[in-house]
Amino acid sequence: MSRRSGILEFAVLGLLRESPMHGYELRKRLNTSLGIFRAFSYGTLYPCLKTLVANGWLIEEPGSVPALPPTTGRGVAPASSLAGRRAKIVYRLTAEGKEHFEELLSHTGPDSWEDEHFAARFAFFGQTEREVRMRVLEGRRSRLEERLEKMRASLARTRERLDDYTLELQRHGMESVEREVRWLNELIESERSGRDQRRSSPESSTQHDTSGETGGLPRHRDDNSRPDPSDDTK
Amino acid sequence: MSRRSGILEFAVLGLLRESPMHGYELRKRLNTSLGIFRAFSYGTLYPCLKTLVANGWLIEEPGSVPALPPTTGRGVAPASSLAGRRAKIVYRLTAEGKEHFEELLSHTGPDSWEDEHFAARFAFFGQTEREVRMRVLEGRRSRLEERLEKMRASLARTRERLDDYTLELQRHGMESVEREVRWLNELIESERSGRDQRRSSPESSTQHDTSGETGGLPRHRDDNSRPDPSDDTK
DNA sequence: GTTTTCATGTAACCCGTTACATGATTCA
DNA sequence: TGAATCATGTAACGGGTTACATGAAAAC
Repeated sequence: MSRRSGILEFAVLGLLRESPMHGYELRKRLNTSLGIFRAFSYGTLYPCLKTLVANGWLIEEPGSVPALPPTTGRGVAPASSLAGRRAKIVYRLTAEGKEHFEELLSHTGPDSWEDEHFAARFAFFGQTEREVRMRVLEGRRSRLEERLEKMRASLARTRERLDDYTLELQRHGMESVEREVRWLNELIESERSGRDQRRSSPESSTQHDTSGETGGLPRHRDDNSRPDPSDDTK
Repeated sequence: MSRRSGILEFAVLGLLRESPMHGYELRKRLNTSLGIFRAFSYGTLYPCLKTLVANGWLIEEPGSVPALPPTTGRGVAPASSLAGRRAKIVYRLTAEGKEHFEELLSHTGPDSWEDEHFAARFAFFGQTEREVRMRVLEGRRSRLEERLEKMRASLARTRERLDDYTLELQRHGMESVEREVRWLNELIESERSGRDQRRSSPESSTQHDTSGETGGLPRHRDDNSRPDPSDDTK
């Protein structure tokens, strides 16, 4: 069954659930569309796709193929074949794949609170049931509070022995964590007061709105927009 | 020579520069004392120490040896441990090790701006020359600004197609980066105006807490300084 | 018609963890 | 005396990157 590590598998299934895509595009979405996601390399992505296919969660479909009869039954063109033409491979979620993703969506474990895992979960909150969303948010929060505890303790223990820079680094680190806790508090609050709004399909999803001062997702400010051709990481 | 990757090697040398230690203690310092440092496992640390020894940067010394009936002195009080902790192998920086560390300290490359690398560099700013500190801070800042550019662009491109949660995730991510940029601005500013203060001794200089509202540690009701049995990560 | 970008893949390696094995010392 | 903690190590594996190899389509 291959324990292909959660995050990538999860994100791939989640993205393909929205619409079929080929690997190259998938990777770009991984980098940009989702919030925190680091750039997975092709060396990671393609093998992963293969595994998911092997598990029956995805199927490969020919994308735009040129003409000429594909004499062989698809899959991988044999190396020795002349004119081995390779086209885009579009990956589509199977029924089993969809089912599997739903399962992943509704399951929460201690992993779900860790940084990257959490970001991935959050990115798919749109398809997540509210109850699960709450569990994840609260799990994350107590994870962070735990972390804060330790930082505070360690800081108290060692304060005098540290130079200004180390101290400042720790201070800044703690402040960041505290900020995220406050963010989570807002989110949890607005989950509590908002109404259900489960399973937002591509259509308008902007409506788990006000029910208090922080109703809906807390409104924040906007920013400028420019075309800007840059995209890849680094 | 073995290209043992920067971070751990750097941190170990840096910590041992301050005082000799054995592996176990070293690991704890790695987890707690330094700001951001994730917990390296022994499986990483010990082999690394071996390599550093092989490179001639460290030497192994016997810690306080099993106490022969401790009626008499044998007054080797182990370095920097409270009470009479005893250790098996104490690692001490050699002259070459020290030299090597200084070299690492003064060298900056594009790696130095990345998250973990940066944190490690910052943690040893106390021993870093001011010029280098500036380079690192500014490098980090422009790295983050680059990142912001991309986030903004990607956000502008895809705004409508994303659901509220994804949007919120991106917003929060950007805000965090922006915050760090402001932090760096403050630090750079105070580097500019402060006087040299290389090799910081206990005296307080460089009070970079001129930041008005957020200055210094937010006075949380801290110091529940229980002895605290828990220490390991996770 | 050449360069760029899109697109897919693989093999070698790197950094680090997990799980295990071992033993000494402190404390109840 | 036995449990908890301190202390050191290693083999197997995991998840990911880099560098490479290939080829088609689009842009110039």
